[in-house]
Amino acid sequence: MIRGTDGKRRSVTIHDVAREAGVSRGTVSRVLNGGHYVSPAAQAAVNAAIRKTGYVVNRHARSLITGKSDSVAFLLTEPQERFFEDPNFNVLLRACTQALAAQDIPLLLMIAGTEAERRRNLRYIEGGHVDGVLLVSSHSGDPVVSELDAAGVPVVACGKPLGQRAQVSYVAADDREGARAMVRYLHDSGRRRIATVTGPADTPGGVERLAGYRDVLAECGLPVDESLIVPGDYSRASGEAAAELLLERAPDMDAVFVASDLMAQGVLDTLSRGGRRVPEDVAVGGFDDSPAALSTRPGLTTVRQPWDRISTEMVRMLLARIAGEEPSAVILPTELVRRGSA
Amino acid sequence: MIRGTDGKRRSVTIHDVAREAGVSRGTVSRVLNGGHYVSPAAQAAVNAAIRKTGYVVNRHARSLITGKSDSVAFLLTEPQERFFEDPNFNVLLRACTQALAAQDIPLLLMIAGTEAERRRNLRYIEGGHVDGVLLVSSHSGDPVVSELDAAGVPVVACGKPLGQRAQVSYVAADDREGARAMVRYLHDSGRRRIATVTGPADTPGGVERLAGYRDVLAECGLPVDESLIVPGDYSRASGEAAAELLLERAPDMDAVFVASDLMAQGVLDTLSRGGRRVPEDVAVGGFDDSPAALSTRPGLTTVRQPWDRISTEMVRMLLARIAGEEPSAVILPTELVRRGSA
DNA sequence: CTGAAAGCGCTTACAG
DNA sequence: CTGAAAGCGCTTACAG
Repeated sequence: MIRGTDGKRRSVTIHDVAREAGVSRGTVSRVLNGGHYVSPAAQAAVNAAIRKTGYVVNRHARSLITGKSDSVAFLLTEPQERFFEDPNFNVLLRACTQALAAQDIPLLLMIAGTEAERRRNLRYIEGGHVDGVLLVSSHSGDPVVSELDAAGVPVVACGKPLGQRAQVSYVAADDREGARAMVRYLHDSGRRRIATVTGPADTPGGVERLAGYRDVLAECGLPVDESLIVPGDYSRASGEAAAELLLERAPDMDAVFVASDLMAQGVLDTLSRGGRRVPEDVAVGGFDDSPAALSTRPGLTTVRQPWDRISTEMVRMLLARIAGEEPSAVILPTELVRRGSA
Repeated sequence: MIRGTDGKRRSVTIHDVAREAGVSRGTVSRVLNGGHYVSPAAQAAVNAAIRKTGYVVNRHARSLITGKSDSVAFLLTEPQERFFEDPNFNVLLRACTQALAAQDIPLLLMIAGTEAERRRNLRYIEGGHVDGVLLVSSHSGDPVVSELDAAGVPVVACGKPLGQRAQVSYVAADDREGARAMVRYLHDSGRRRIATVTGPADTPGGVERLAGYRDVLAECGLPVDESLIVPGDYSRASGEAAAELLLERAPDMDAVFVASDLMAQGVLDTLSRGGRRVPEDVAVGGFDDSPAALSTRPGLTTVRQPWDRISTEMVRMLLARIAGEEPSAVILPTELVRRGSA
């Protein structure tokens, strides 16, 4: 803030800095934008003036010229109830916010749970108010993906967008290999009747983790018993229901690979109510390594998704896309985390 | 988008709309801003032109003039790990995002976990890049509150900011009365050795819920046994530790009022490991009615915080503050939710 | 390397 | 009620 000739408060502009430094506004702008074609002397004078006046750039004025907003949207199109319940969401959101903040780029949080919200957010984004979007949408054929792509808005998705013609950047954990590692581990510890609770078939996690399960059974020469495969929807409740079904269909199962920690929690509950000891009678393996995995009794053996790296990569890729790079995909390795349940 | 005379894509501006409607840009701007002093005919022509051209206002240009950004920050200064772990956070964040979205105001998510992050966010906010801030900061004497206030930035806090000279707007649940209702309920169901696990003494929930506990004991003529009062920090782990201490100090306790659901989860775990049946041997009451309350066995009897209303009120008050209204406080009633644990 | 000038897309007194 | 004009705070060719 500064006092104008009329004594009123107004914020300090590039003009004030220029006067203070004894240079033109153009020169101030040049040092602000990287200092190219500026003499060291002018550079120093301007920097001193900036410090003295407490100048901070007016981003609106800048954006008006450059056509860029220097902000990014984090768009959630998932049926929100479920995903907001998921502890992974927090980890992702926080890490993205911080990775962006490190570059001084604010994150606009947008939720497109209803059709009306979807329209509004799309209008805002396509209005050019953000430079790109970090997209969290796991269901197949989400129209948001193609709309954004058609509008020419840089997008990086979390997880591979299924059923899309558009070529969109994404970063994902290696679901299939993660699932393999877990099932292999169950097999190696002597389990032979290994069941699985899958995620929805229209999500990458639903498809890939099941594929990994099948891979290992084949590898090990174990027959694939379809009655041992039960679908879930990633919710805890669906884990309970799935476990009940399994207990009924295959009372002799000795292990379950569950495609998410939240569902694994449900499985654990049902198993314990059914009088099965974990891991003695039935070993349980989860997926995610979410905070939930620490709160079960026994602790959940699971597959860690590298959320920190996922977030960092998403941000890096989005910035690259905004800078003009072509779309690309990054697959990150997972890690088996052993606790008490298997 | 539109094609310029040179055939290049450029976005449609107020100028295009004016030409299409056969009026001046000033008139277009007037209908955009409420339609005052505009004839019905001009109004209609402009609206038609807007629809035809697909015009959407350039907010940067607008902000440059008005000095307002039409956006709001959601600032989290809590030591982040803990609060991001709290399911209440999600409920609050989602509801605020949606209440704001309904007014077409984007929410910028900011996390000030470290000193560096705090500075950066403050600089951004004080640079006038947001019109106001929704503040989530529960520890006493948070410097962010006074800095924001000193900079003249409208603020509405979630929960009463403790240890502040600044007069800041806030909305909070009626912690004290909520605690009273719970302890009264425990007493009414015949419990006489009622312990409590409190929140940190520098948070409103830590102070008020304990006060409510004391109120009821006094009301009922029960002696206050200080050894029955154990402090926690809202985390699940602290609930476990507190319960261990209580089991040791007061093996005859028959109820515990726990100041958060997360801690209550920990208490439940410890109790069950200690061989106590809930609610038969010990009744357990929580606070929050967070998603965690549904996932315990038995379900947690707790005090519901009206997060929807809290969020709605926060947004409403912030908008009022931005519009020039004086600070104010809103206290919202809580509700006792009975489940299996008490 | 540097200054003068145009212009980004809008809003808002001002004069009619 | 309406148009012409000034101006918000910047960036960026352009000419030197």
